[in-house]
Amino acid sequence: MAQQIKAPRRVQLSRERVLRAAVVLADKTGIESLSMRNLAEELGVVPMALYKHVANKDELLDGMIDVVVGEIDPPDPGLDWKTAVRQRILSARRALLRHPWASRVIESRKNPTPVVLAYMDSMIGLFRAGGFSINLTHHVMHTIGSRVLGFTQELFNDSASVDPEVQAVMLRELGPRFPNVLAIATAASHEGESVVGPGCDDQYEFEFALDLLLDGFEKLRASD
Amino acid sequence: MAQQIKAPRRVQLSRERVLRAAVVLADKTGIESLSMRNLAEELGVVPMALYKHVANKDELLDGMIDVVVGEIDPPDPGLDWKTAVRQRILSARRALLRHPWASRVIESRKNPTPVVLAYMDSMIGLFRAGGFSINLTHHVMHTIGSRVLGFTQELFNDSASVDPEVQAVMLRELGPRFPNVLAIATAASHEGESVVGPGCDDQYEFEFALDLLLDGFEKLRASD
DNA sequence: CAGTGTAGGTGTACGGCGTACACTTGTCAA
DNA sequence: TTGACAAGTGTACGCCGTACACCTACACTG
Repeated sequence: MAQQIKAPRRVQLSRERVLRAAVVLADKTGIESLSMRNLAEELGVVPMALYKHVANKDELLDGMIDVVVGEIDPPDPGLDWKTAVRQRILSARRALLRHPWASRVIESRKNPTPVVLAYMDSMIGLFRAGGFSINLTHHVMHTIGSRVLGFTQELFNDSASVDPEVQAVMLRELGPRFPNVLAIATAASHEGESVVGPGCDDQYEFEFALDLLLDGFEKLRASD
Repeated sequence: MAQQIKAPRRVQLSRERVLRAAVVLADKTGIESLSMRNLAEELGVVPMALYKHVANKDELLDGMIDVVVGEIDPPDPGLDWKTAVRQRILSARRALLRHPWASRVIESRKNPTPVVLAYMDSMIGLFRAGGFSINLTHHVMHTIGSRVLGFTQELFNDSASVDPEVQAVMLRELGPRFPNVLAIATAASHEGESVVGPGCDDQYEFEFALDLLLDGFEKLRASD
């Protein structure tokens, strides 16, 4: 006989549904007033039911970020690097404007989710394909900083403070999936050539970006 | 007889002391775990005692921001605009690095405190003194965005959504103290000439900054 | 078809949070 | 001496995240 596909009691809860509801609720009432209890009520379910689908609130927030980042359009393959980057960033901006809580939440996370990493990876890829060297790409990613998403520096935040063994594992595991991120991470160190090195020199990156801006300003002023 | 100056029970609490202790505690244990109860304990006092010195936790956070912004060095009057801006921003960066929670907190506030406004005002003043037009200064402030402090756009956030009467009062009251902010706020509108106008065109500002960066990148690539 | 393992939803409870509100206490002016 | 006022206290309330034990309905096995 035809296998009876489940006709669930109401609507099945699922990680998917929980995350989407959370995003909608945060859009509507603000991230500060998003609580597990609120969200559960919105879904017609008891608070603890959510914990069958997300480990805890932090993981819920990570999942919400992934939903938002997932709304960013993929790069259009036919374009030159400049228009491709431009389109992508403007698309990211639109996503972040639709979900005003998102950039703050992204910044507050201490580790980027794989989805975010994938986004960074593809963004790096656009520059590389446009003929940017690894090092210049690295600087440029720092410079573009908060425009590329909510967050700024510290993709590998303070690599010195992270267990190097964990780091090694991360690299081994992530390397194949995010080759561009890996390339930058391993080439980043401005001295020495250790795996992630001493991390990149944030002060250098900051000043690089700052001076780029100041020089740009100066030229604008001259022609104003 | 000599007037006996108070020999307080322990050490008098004061807004000053509360704020400083809060900053130290946030530096030590992170902003997430800073609670009124923690802070009170740190000060050897019962939680409710704090409320004689700050209205609520939000005001506490505002006060903490002011402490941090107060650590930014004042501009050196002898300098040309470029070095002056550069020094000031690097000083701001040092302050924010000392208090890693600060930029996130600043971003989360919905209204800038007077101290923050004063900082912005003086930063704007540096550009104006360097010969930048009002409009260019405005663009440039947006561009420099998150580098100037943690926060980005929306100094006057979404002026459309704010009671215009409140806005008018704000302007009248703030104008004398922050003339540069006022100048930008009133000149900002890209169309029309209402008081704050429809706010500035954030999309325009975003693209202005983005294109400045992209053009800069292109030149760098050519000479790499 | 009985039996059972399991995934998904429930209910209760705990400790922590911000803070309202009524109170005591310490200080000083009149 | 009094009594006003600012500073600190104590209690209590309604939120929060979530640990843990429980139930229940279904899928699968024998």
